[in-house]
Amino acid sequence: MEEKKTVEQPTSTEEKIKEAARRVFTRKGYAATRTRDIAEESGHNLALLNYYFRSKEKLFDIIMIENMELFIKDVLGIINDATTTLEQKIDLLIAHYIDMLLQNPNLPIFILNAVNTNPNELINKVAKTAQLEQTHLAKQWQEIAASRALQINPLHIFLNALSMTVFPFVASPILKLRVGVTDDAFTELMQERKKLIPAWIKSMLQQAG
Amino acid sequence: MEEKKTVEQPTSTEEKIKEAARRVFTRKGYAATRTRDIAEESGHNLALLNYYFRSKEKLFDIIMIENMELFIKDVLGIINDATTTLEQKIDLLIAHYIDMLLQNPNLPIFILNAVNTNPNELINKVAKTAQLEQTHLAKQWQEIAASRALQINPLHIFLNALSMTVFPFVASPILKLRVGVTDDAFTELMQERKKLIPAWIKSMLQQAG
DNA sequence: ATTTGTTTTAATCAATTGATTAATTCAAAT
DNA sequence: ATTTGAATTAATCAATTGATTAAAACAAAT
Repeated sequence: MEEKKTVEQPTSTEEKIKEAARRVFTRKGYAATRTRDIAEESGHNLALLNYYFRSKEKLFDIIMIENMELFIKDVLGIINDATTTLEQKIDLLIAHYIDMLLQNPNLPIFILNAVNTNPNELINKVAKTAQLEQTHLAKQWQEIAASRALQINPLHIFLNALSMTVFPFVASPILKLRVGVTDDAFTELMQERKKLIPAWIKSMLQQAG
Repeated sequence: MEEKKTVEQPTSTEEKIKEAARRVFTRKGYAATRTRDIAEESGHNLALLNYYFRSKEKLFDIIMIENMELFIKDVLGIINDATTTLEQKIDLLIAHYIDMLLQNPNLPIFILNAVNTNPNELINKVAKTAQLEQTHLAKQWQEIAASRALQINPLHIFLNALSMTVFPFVASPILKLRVGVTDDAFTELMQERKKLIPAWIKSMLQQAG
């Protein structure tokens, strides 16, 4: 009904609830999260959640959109930089994502989960997430696809980069509990992959040409 | 209290409920699934779910374990075959998983989700899932790791194979809704990957040697 | 036909959960 | 000091949800 014209202090109650919601939602997903979990995690009364965000769903939407934005933040700068080569962009993108995901390790499972259960409605909400088609990276990509008459669908290479970078984070509980990889070993592994994945990807581009 | 000694017809009510549960649980996960959803999907009364399976959680455990077994079924035969080379095993494993996942496309998100939210309890339940350490594949793997003094942790290669095979299935909603890949195109893409992924993996083994 | 044990149903329960309400505290403006 | 509006709390609501119960339908054996 009425709009809140709250002045946003950096650590306002509203902000604290939102951050609590981000932690709980990102860890447990929408359905498994109780509004009371969020209230408790935030250290505030349950009613404040509805006071500031109207409903669980509206709060979730905010978190989801912000999480999505986390995924493309800083990336547009890299892929639209006209001064870097395609190979440099690959290096930068992989390194950026590994660093970002090491700090937000359950972001991937959150997003994949949301995308797999909400499909349509969700994608519409985040439709604004920039057109990747006309970026500098896309142009360079098409150039290389044209110059070396690629034997394979370039989507394969893109998929491989995404897979090798992101999948380890969603599979990490398996690595940690079944394969005996410690937290530190996992971080070390991912640091190594910052150099390895670009090398593998470039090698695939060679082979495919 | 008392044990049910039901004679299992192939399409018994119990079986129908279990299959309905498998569909709903695998599609929506544990928390988002209502027992009434399962009852409705199965075409039976809600009370029958508790009659046959005692509780939602027990039913879920059954589905989860069976889904886990789907993941290693047929695979033990491949990795313990003393007559095939390591490279042949790679070919067979990738092809098998792609075929299996094409028929159970939301198995990966189900398992990853379960593993990411239940971590400990779950792994214990499925602890019996065979020791991968002393298989024929593992021996061949160690041999190659020893012969070519590998520059990198062999876990990287394993992770890459898993990533490139499984990740596309959890990312498929993104491919379909954002990248414009149709269902048929996705299947075609995965069919191509049956040949491509083994080639990439072998190339990585070369480079690393 | 009757009995016996299993399967199925309709109705209901108790607990949980998202949300609201009414009252209270607090802070700033007057 | 009083007023005003925002922030916060405790209590409560209504709907949902997992589970149970008691009765009914069914099938097989006697």
